[in-house]
Amino acid sequence: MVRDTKGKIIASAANVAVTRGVQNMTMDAVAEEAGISKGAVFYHFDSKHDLLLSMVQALTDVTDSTIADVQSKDTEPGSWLRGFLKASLTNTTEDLGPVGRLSVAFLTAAANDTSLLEPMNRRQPAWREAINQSGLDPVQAQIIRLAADGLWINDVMGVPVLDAAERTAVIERLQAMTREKAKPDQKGNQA
Amino acid sequence: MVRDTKGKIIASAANVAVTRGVQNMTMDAVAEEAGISKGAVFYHFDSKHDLLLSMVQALTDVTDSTIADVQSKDTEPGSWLRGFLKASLTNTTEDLGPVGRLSVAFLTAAANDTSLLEPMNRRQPAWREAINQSGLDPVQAQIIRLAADGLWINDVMGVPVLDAAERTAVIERLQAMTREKAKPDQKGNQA
DNA sequence: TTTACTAAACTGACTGGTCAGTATAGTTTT
DNA sequence: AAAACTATACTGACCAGTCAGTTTAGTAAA
Repeated sequence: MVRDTKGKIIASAANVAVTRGVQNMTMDAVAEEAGISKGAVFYHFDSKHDLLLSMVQALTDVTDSTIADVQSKDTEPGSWLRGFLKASLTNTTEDLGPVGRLSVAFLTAAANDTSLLEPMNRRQPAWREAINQSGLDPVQAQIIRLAADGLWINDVMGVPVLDAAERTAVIERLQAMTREKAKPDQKGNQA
Repeated sequence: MVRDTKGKIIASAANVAVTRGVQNMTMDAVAEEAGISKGAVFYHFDSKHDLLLSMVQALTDVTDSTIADVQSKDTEPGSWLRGFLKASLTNTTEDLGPVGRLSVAFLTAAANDTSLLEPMNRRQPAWREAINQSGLDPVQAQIIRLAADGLWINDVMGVPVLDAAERTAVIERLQAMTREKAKPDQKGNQA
């Protein structure tokens, strides 16, 4: 691939989804945004379904590589979760970064057809494993991950769940929680 | 309203979204599902946009009334969050209940047009207030809510984040967390 | 007489997908 | 070195199908 047109199309599609709204993410709009013809888009992707699938794949790839990046410099317990937090929260509500743009595409995919989430679903067993092996109490670790998901989805949808101060406090607390070692028995319900 | 046709249409629309897929939630399909004519659907709703808006409104109404129901029998600190947890988690992954169906519609709305989330966005300040006044440490309270959101969205999308045992453990832990009073200083980062 | 519909035909705009043909760069043949 | 050929990348016009929304004419009940 001399000129990475495929990558450009994916980025353009994500961009259209954010700027013009997901309902306007037509193949024509994607082509226009990428500065190529519609035919060229179909040259690279068999169908819109195929494009959407690639976008979801791109999101999981970005997430995985962010985590790997963090873990290459942080081998303490909980590093996987710190990577996951970083990947989920790189986007502020306005002015979404590349990950945020892809996230919107992810939502699109989910809404249009759940089967498009295959690339994401395929990563779940590995992620669950990573979370359970993170060195933290597994239940607490899952909760951290779910809270990150919750914050992320609300961001992507533009639902104002938290104000700026609350947001900062929540993120700091989640980060602090990734540094709490497993406590053998806190409330009497440890298996 | 002698025969609650409006309600029936909303329920039917949610049903179509779940059973036939969101992309097939056409006005014709909704009418057919409700067992009425397309004209009747347009008699009650000015447009599809209007119907979607009503579906999101219905979801927030169901959530609010579930919370109110729980709080009428539970006045301990954290009762709001226990109500919210109940509202979010009434649905198992398969076999969605009414709330789960509406949730899918919510996703649809979000994906098609963020402005459709207005009814949901309007409730956020009140929910934030309720969380902050819940009697728990506010940051922890927000995290519980976000984790519930995270579990909910993954359920709705059908992403297998947790296996059955993990799921049970996480829900129990979240419920336990709603009973933990605010600890003045646990880790040294309380304002 | 107003409210709440049914039934069915129709329109107008949009959108995913197709396809014949063109451009470019590199490779083999003569 | 020129000619012939190949693979890849892309253009741009076109189309068949879909769907929200409209219209019309009529029915049933309170």
